[in-house]
Amino acid sequence: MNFSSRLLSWYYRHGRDLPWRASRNPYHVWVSEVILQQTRMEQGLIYFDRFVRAFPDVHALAAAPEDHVLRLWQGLGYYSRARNLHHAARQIVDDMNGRLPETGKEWSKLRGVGPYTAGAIASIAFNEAVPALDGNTVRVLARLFAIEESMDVVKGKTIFDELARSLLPEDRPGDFNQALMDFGSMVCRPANPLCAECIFRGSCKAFRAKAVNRFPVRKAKMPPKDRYFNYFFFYLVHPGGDVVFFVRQRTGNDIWRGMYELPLLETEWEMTENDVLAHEWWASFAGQGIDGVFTGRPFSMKQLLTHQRIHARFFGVRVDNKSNVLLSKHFMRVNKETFEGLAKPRLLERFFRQHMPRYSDQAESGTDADQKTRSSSSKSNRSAKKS
DNA sequence: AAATCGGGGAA
DNA sequence: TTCCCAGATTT
Repeated sequence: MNFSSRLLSWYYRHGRDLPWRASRNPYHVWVSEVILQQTRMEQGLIYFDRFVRAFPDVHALAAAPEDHVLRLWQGLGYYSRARNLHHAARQIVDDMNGRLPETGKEWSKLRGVGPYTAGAIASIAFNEAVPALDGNTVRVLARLFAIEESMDVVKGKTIFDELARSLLPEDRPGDFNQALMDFGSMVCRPANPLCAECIFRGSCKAFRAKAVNRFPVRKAKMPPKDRYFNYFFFYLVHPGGDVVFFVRQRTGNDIWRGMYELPLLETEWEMTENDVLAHEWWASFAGQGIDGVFTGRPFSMKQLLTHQRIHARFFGVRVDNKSNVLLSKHFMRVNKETFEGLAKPRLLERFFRQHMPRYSDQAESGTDADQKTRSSSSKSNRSAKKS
């Protein structure tokens, strides 16, 4: 029995039952593949479900505002995937008469669709005999054939691509590709692979050499960079007790593009209150309805990304009703409910979940503008009003 | 070819 | 902590 037959029989016994596998709906396959880029099945599944419910087809997706798409992507990371997916949907509707491509080559022309995703969609949804090389399949092949080259270099890509093509069956390439992925995920795992019960135990070169953990060969990663984000919670308490504050959408070639956050001062090192008061950035606000009095001490939070360590500090600043300086700097005034509906990075989501009650407390506890630290008594009536 | 883009779960 | 996940795009 050849390789693909053995793999497929394993797949039909042990493969996972996933939402887009039954129908092979090309739109569903597309969305699932993009969501699952660099993302674990368990994490992506819920997002896939919500996404296709909100946008059942390419027309619905194309018609949606980008903010809505990003909001659904919130927490998943690599947000350019959401923007690219949305952009591609508009390409399809505007330039391709709303018809999804049917070949890998055509799919590759769309934003956010690279070699892997094009191969996966073409093989799974259209039975095209092309490889879909992801982290799982590369690991399986690297071990079975003891491939010493890395996928990070052109030579390695060529080797894996040709190897995958040589193993690919003409009749059910989609099942084959998914089988390889499931096998890599469930048996030929990155750590502690189940070699003892592996159906390829007898022919696996890495296993025979007792060197399974040497494969796949990978390039060394870049060490993360430290960044210091000073966020300012400029808030206003209305007579009724409602709190409004100022936010802004991120732009430029940086993390979290298109998502919303608080006014930000990025510095080269961690800032104290006095550092902030002495900073030129602060000078553009002072005396214009902003008195420079912080509400309590700043909160510190850390957010770890693959290539960056974000050291964030949140400074609360209560402002009065006449402060238009913030609006003039293109900050947006929102209340809690409005902000909830905007896409925001996990860091900001955490801040609001953990520390927003502090300012609500202050609003409820009266109009004492001099209050600089939270009194212990305000803690007791916190939950009296909200939710 | 190298750098970037998130966040989470497992070891 | 470190690794790596159904990778793609930009530099």
